[in-house]
Amino acid sequence: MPCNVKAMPRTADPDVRRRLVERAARMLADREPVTLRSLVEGTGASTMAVYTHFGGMPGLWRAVRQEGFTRLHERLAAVPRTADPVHDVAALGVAYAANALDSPSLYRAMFDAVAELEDPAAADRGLAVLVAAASRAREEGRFSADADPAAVATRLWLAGHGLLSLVVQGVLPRDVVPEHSAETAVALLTAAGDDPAACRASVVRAWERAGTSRPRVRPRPGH
Amino acid sequence: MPCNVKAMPRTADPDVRRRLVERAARMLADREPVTLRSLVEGTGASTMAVYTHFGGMPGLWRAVRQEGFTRLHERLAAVPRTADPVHDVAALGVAYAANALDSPSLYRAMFDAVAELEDPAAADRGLAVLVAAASRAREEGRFSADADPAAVATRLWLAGHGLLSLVVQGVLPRDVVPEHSAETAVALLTAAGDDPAACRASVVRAWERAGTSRPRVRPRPGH
DNA sequence: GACATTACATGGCATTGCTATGCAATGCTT
DNA sequence: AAGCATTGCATAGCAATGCCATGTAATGTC
Repeated sequence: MPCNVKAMPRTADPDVRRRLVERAARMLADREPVTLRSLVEGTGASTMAVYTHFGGMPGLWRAVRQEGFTRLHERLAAVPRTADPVHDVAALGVAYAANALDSPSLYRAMFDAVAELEDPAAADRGLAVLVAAASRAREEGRFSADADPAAVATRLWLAGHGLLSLVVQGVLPRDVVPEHSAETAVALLTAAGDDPAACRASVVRAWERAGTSRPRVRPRPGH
Repeated sequence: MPCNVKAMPRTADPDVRRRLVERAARMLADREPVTLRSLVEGTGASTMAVYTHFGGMPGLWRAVRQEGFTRLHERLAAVPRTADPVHDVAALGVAYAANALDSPSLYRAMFDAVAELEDPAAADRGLAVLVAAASRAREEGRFSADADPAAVATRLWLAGHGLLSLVVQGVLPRDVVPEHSAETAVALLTAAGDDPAACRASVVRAWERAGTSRPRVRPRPGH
């Protein structure tokens, strides 16, 4: 058989895949139960569409988690770079928290089985943004020379995830996020070698800016 | 109706409640799917037992989470008190991690819907043990006077939970737990006012002791 | 000893995810 | 251009799940 290139019949997949994923994310945000039949109900598609595109509901959830990590990465990548690298590290934390609080159900779904992703590197890409900011902080002399930016970034992420996963579940109220995030960030970044006063100033500035400018409920443009 | 005291007929509930909860915890530990019928299969009981005792599967899960937090509290309360309060704080972290890693599925179940518990105070009791240790550290002069033991303890818990929830899901390997836990604890406790060198010594000692003495798989005595 | 109250066994129901089957639409081949 | 293979998907039905209506037996109270 000289050719195992497959033909591509039928409408060649318009974008029903993405529509289903986005509908699932929307239903998650609206706290509606995402079930196979309720998912395809409005779309005009049949339940089989889920199987041809995702192989089943676990595959759909994988795609939803993937979408969640993609949005997270976009949001982190959009954080502007300023002259203060420690501020930028904290600003990434602000963006991370905002992303989680804007769509809590999606955040829960993301980490419900985070070990299973279509592209496992997608989660790493988000962390890489934070690692890069931490590396810059060390290069610019804010950290001690023997500080490990990857380790510092990981610990910031771990602490932030612990906080947000509990807030998202309603165990802790949303308003504790800024203080706990800022204080933990100051502790970890100071431990990495930054000057305590300068570190606090940088971190507090990032969180203050967030509190004033970010709207309570953020509009969903084209999504 | 002068008397609304109810009669108590039938075998008066031997301990089928506890047996079901423990069987569910055991099935979780064995990674067997815990379903209504598979749960009651070996016990000789019928599916209705779950409804008379728990009102349904959500009620069973509530009871399982409750059991998880009870075991956690027992484990934390069993941590011996030494002359070094900062060491004791870290030792509580060691116990917390050991509890989670000994039964990862139970840990996942506990925080799967941690907002719904039979006795919501049970979770707080575990944290209270940590708060008490932190308070002692401040009383004995290891923290600065304006440090808030409850806030410090909460941040330690948040960071630990973030780390363990990801380890338990297989995102991070188990062997990163000691280092991340210890470093984060040192950062947070130093930020609370402890002397950096003394703090590191106390924390490292707690984690070293854990690594040498704790067996890989811990036997389950009477539980 | 009769009765009320409760624990539980039985069987069936709605919903869930899933899949076997059939049909129609598309691109490749000749 | 006609035939054909390949694929997307609609239909219908299956196994399993949680749940509940009903009936029954056991217990404490009067």
